[in-house]
Amino acid sequence: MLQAGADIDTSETLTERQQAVLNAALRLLVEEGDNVTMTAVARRASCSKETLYKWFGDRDGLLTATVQWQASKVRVAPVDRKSLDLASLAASLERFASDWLKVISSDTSIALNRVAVGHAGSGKDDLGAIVLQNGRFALARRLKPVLEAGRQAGLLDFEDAETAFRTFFGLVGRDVQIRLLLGDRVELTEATIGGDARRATQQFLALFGANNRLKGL
Amino acid sequence: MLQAGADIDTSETLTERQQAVLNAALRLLVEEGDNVTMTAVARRASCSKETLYKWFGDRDGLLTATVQWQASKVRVAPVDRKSLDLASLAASLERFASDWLKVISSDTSIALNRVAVGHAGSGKDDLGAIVLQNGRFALARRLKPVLEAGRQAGLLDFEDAETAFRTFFGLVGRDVQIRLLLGDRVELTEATIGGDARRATQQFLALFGANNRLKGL
DNA sequence: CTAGAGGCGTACCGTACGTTACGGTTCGGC
DNA sequence: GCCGAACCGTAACGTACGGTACGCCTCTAG
Repeated sequence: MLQAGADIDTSETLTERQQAVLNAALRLLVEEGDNVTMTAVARRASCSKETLYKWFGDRDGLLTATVQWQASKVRVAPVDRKSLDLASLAASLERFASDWLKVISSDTSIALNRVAVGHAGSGKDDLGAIVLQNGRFALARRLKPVLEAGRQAGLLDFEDAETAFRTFFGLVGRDVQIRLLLGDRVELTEATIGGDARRATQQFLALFGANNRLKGL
Repeated sequence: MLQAGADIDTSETLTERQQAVLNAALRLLVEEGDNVTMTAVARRASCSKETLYKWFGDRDGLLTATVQWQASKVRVAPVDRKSLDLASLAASLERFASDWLKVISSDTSIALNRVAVGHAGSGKDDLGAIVLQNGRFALARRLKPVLEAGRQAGLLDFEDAETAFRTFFGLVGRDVQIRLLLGDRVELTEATIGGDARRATQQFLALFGANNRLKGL
């Protein structure tokens, strides 16, 4: 399993200038992929390489800080306290699905996941763990309470919240993320995302909604 | 969309020795990730670098050949002609799910997807397209006839085979592939794979089986 | 038996890039 | 106005690695 605490909030310890540098590094990462050079970051951020090394140690440190910096920015608003009826539950789920699809199809997410996947092979840093914590696991942490509330209210029926979440995750994401990461051009307009979110939600409710005959899966 | 014909069969044009070299490169790729060096491949394969360059052009050529070589090996047996009852349809789907989970959780698949994802950013080669063609799209090509047959036999009900396939894909894969690619240790024993395959199949049948009330999704 | 092709091992070259060092500049505190 | 710290820009260093050249061996054809 992954190290806990990989998603500590770093926005406090970073000065304004450092955040600007990390934003520059992030933009460069999106444009160039993992072959960003320290020189390029320094030039883009209008800072010296010496400063980069003083602040972030080495290249891996800079990359890690950049990923954590972006991760700290996508901290999404917790779901509104549940009003416990089917319509609002469906709306919540749909919202989660839509937000999630928007995130994974964004340029920055794709770029970050690409470098994290690339680094996951040779375990020098923990970019994979960081991305996972702030992506898939953060989503689970935010969604599970909603699922549990739905169960409490008798709207959902499942054994294990984790399993239910993973099914929802699969219904929403399907092949989108891997195709995007592998460079396939998936057309994801606002409209298709909305449609996919609704479809995934309805399918999930069909599988896990209370009072239907689909039990024991 | 992706280039067609990215999955041409290369096993004819390769000599025994070349295949051995590619196998060595593949093993090294699994062990070391994308930072395999030409020297390392040459040493592992007991051949000279000059030979590598003569045969494969450059490093990208070697990588591409390696990925295609592995891809050509996983060409799976086409499904047996469908005997058109629900049990055999379910068995087929379960088999597909199980095979697919075994593939994506294998060391070689993870390694290959990692380098392909890494290379997808800076579009020098088409590793992403190759992996996609021999992975996700090959699966679709093999599974869709089964789905269509199920529909013909009145066992399945869906509008679009592509959409149905993608849902099945999501139900089977869920978060497994991205977690593995990002370095998470997902425990995937023979038993859990079997269970997941059965669960995914039942869920899919619940959503797309004929004669149930879940229409219009 | 010889010639030549194919291939192994290794040394070598050029370059890109991570990392370090250094001189010049800005700026807050005295 | 002066000092030191922080920082910018750039030059320099070391290394790793892609790519090439070359000497030697082996094996097959004639």
